[in-house]
Amino acid sequence: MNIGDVSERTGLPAKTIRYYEEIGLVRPARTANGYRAFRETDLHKLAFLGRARALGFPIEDCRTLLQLYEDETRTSAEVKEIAQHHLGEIDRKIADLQEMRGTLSTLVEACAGDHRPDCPILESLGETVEGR
Amino acid sequence: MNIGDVSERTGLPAKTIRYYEEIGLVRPARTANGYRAFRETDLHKLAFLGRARALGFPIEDCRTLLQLYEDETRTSAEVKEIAQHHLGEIDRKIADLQEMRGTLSTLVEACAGDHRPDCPILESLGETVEGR
DNA sequence: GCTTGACCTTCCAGTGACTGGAAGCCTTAT
DNA sequence: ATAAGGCTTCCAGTCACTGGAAGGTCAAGC
Repeated sequence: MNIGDVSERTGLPAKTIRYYEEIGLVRPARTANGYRAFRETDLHKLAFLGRARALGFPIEDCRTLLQLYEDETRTSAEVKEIAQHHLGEIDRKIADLQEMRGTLSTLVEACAGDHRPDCPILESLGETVEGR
Repeated sequence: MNIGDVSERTGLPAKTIRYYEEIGLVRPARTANGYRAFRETDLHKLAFLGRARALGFPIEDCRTLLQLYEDETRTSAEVKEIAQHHLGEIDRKIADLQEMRGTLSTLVEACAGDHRPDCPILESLGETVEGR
């Protein structure tokens, strides 16, 4: 199977698949003309990677997860730990964004959004801290 | 004022301040020995940038916001539009993360996390789509 | 047999917003 | 005189791709 078919079937851009090969996540065979020749196992791996990435796992986590997936002597504890750590990161990011959202939405609501220059958003950003 | 003092007073790393100069967000004077000489206005700008960045505005938005801040003929509508757009981005990111969080936390809860290899997380990632 | 178009290949550069580190100059205190 | 600490520039690396150029390959149609 050529890269175009794999791209279509996995939903990953061809560029991304080449990149994954470059960093050693997949090792497709090559045909005589130099084209990558993907087998079903490669396709399966790439689909796995696509789903792991869609859950936001960093590439190195994906690499580890893939190794664990293929390792029959793994323990689910190893997998769970990675996932829990990642869940923590997600929670941290959500909290950060919600904090930003809170501040920003208050400011946006307070801003008239008209032709005048007065703007609580800029006032807040330009605020001089009181006291020396 | 030298970069170290500015760093301390704005909370921005010196590296970041130099980077902001490089991309033209601030233009500190220089003393005879080549050191950056920051004035109060520079400090004020950098503090503004620090707060805008803390709200997650991309650098180019920060640049525009700073220009508007210094432009007496601005309208609050211009500012509000940038802020609203950014708020939309934040909401999108939160939604993405919450979606990931939902899937992932379900999987984590379903995973025993013990010494056995059976793992719903890996099973889900490796899932083969049914049908040909 | 030739052309056309759709594939495929590699390689290089750019993204965003820094961050780390090396090599070297300047200042201040001892 | 020297040592510590601060400052300078410049280059490379981060993360996970993405865009684009230049060129090879293949299948279909004439």
